[in-house]
Amino acid sequence: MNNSDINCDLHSCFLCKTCLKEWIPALEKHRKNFLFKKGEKIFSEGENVKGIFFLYSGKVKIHKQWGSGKQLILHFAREGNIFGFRGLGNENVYPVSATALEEVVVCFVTTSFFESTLKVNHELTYKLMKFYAGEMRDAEKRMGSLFHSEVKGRVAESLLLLKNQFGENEEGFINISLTKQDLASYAGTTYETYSRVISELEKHKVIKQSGKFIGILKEARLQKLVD
Amino acid sequence: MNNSDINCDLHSCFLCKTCLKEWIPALEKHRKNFLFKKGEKIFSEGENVKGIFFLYSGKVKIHKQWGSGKQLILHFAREGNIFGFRGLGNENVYPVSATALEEVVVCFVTTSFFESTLKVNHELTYKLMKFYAGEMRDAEKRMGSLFHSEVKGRVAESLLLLKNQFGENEEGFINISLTKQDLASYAGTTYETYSRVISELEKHKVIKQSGKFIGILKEARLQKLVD
DNA sequence: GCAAAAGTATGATTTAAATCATACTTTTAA
DNA sequence: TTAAAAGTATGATTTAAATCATACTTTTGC
Repeated sequence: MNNSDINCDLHSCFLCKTCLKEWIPALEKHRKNFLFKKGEKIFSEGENVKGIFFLYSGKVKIHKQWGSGKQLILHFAREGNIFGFRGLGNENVYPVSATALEEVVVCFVTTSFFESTLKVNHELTYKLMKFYAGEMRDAEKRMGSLFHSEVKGRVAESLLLLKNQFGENEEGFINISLTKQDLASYAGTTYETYSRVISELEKHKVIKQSGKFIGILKEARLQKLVD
Repeated sequence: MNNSDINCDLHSCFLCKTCLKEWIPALEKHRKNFLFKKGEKIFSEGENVKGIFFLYSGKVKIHKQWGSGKQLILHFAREGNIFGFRGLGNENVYPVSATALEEVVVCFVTTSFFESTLKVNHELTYKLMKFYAGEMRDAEKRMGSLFHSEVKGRVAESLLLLKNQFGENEEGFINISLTKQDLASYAGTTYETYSRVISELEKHKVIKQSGKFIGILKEARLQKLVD
């Protein structure tokens, strides 16, 4: 991992925001900042868990992959988000991979330091537990869609999720630039099928596209497709 | 909910085992025991969260359902297991349903009492956080199977999971009796398809069936189908 | 104890979406 | 800057599994 020249400001991520003020100097001492280039793997499925990451800048995808090219994107992380937290618990290998979608700066603490942090920061442990509860809910909701919805509905759902997580700019485009391949993996389908669905949606003016950016024109129509 | 004549012994579930000894009298005062008959709903998707459940005896399925008959079983709970924990977090409705598979006795505490319990039992909060981490891992693993594996592999996986959770008796049958419908819902398929796959597996002596019980004859073969 | 309901097996048919195929465009890095 | 690689659109074909259909068996509750 490449060290980053930029160091995190110690008050913008989940960890810094939630832990005791008195613990910040300990964080300052133990946290390391790393830089990853676009497309670089931050960690991979099956790899030994080294620690927990917090995203200081940029965007990251959390995904599972199979064989040649098939992947399922579970999540995206943006500034301030914790990731690598699936590596906590009892197994000591990551169940997922994390890949930088653009140049990113991450803040990293080892598992053992994070465990110490939890021991003295009960509020953090509590918040983390609540956080997991929410993540589980989301994961199982998506599991439901994957099982029960058809592709059109899943594509619609994925667009709404993206808008929700990244917001949109003045022109009404969602603030994230993804390849169709990644968008397809997020919706749980192939890029061919995704491509067909998205051009259908564009034709009916439900969404608009400009370069790699997507804007939602008729949110209610998308929402209807989800149900 | 029907009160149960049987009261839990205060030392067999996740909660009683993990909390401070000093807290047990509080539990004794606040926990309520309820009885549910086979097929009865303990809670349903969309219902307001009342509290957390611990299974004292019997078996329960945790599932999502759609419209008429389609359902996906996410989990089973057995004696000692916590359930309803997906209702913690910030939303206040259950994202899943829980149904008794046989006559069950449950131990129930309200959300507010459980929150108080967490406040004073840091070890419990920590263990619960770890527990969630494991559950998330499992959920996302199953999500992967649902997306990537074909039915045969998912059926194989579900049988291995059941053996793992419920163990097998002297004759080599898994200690749980489920309808084919439920087994299919656990594997994420229809009962027709499940029925075809399972009779194929029986024909090739990979599994054996006796009434509603299933035994695994060639575990390695099943494992191979999973990968 | 028996009728109705629920569950099961198996075959035939349909269908949504994956895969295969091709031509084209954009991005990347030497 | 330019060739190779990666990404994209669209059409044709295949396929796994859902759905439909029917006959049969087991379970349930009056």
